Amino acid sequence: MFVNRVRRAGDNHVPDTEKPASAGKEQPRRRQARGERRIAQLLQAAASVFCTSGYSAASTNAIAREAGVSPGTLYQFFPNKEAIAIELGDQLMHRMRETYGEALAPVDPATPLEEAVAAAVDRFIAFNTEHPVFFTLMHGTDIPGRIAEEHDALHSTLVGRIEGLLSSLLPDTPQDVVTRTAHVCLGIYKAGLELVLTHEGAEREAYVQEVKNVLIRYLEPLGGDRLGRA
Amino acid sequence: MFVNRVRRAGDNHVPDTEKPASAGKEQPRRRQARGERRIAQLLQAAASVFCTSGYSAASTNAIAREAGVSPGTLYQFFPNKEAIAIELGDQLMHRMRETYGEALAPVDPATPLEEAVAAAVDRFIAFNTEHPVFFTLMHGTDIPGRIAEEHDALHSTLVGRIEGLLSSLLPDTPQDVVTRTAHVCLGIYKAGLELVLTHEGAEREAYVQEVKNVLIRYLEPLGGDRLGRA
DNA sequence: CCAGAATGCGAGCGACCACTCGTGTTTGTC
DNA sequence: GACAAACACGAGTGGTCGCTCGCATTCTGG
Repeated sequence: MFVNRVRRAGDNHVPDTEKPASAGKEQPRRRQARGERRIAQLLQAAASVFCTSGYSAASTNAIAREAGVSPGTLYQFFPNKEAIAIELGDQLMHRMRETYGEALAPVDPATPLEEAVAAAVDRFIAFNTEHPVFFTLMHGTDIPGRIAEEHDALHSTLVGRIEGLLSSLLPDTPQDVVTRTAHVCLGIYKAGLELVLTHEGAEREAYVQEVKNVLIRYLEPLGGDRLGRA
Repeated sequence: MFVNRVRRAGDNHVPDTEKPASAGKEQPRRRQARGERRIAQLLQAAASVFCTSGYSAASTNAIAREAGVSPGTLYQFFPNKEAIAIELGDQLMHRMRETYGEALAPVDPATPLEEAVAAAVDRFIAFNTEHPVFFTLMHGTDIPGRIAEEHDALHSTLVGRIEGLLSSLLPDTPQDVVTRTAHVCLGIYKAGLELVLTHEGAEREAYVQEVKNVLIRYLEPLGGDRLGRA
């Protein structure tokens, strides 16, 4: 016989205005302000522990301890360990969408290649340095299937955006070449991100510049003279 | 009270001519042909299981089952799970040294950049497609410390080799720039390797070519006209 | 102020897994 | 053939970790 507990962890935002309609299952569970605070605490603690240990090596007890609560309290708000990573991933994905929306959306063919690349790289790297967990969750080989799906979805979205950007810069190019080029660009960025994150200060800045150089030099010869060479 | 078992797993090659000298601890344990065969079997099984599950998710029982032996038999030849990965890593490292010795050693400044890059990339990619475990062991975030050390050692060695190659091509370049460039090159290669391994056939070949393109276009502008432009 | 819900606790349960041990079988040696 | 050593087995052990349960405490609506 199962308990009817928890089951509602991904509910921050939409805090009020419960929907009492629909089929009679999964009844609300009103959340108090204290609970919302606990959830934020737990997610922050989880982020910290995931960063240092990786997902599967991180124990739920360690997360609870880091958050200063008991294991039981953790499971008051999350049905299982995976749900913590899911919620963390969802929140990051949400903020990510805000960021890369600005970073890649404006496919203005007037802007020169160097500026476009520099702006996109800067934004993405800023996001990853602000949220180190993101890198851990997206690059861990031991992550639960659901997060891997989110990663794949993000990856596909990014490739799609880059494809759009590329095909507006290189109009007469076969689709498969555009797709491949987009994948290569994203791969270059990921490799560069790793290098950037393992360095500090001036050295880090130098690597950021190198990533931009690699991308620009890779893309420049493709467009003939259509890519504004400033 | 400890058992005096096993403790000798990394001993293939040097099969005969035991050294009965030295301090009286760790007595030999002569290995029969059957045992050598089992070790090979187990390593192959471990490679297979590591590839599909990753290191920490792979259970020793699963490895034994894959090899068609009992868990006890596995521990007849390896003191623990980590030792299996170590031995596997050592063997791969050995073959790797043979490969990259040929791939990066000849720092002949006469060969044009494109050829040097193409040769190195081809060899390394061939090695990784022949030994998929290598990629798993070197990129897993959940690997034991000892393998991580081996990975770091290999990484440093490779960076050193690339530095040598670069500074012979770009003589009047500050050392820190050379080092950074070498790291970037290796990063590009690794990212490319991942792309290559996730594709098959003609698509794979196309990605191989792209990796070469990225490296060449990245390095070409650095050397002024010293880099032979064919 | 007082039910009832939400929150909080922490010992403990069950499952899994690396690893062991007692015992039986094969192989090499004299 | 006899003895020892290497090999093989697989049920079992200890420890870890995700997760639970009964109960105490705090909040909220009426």
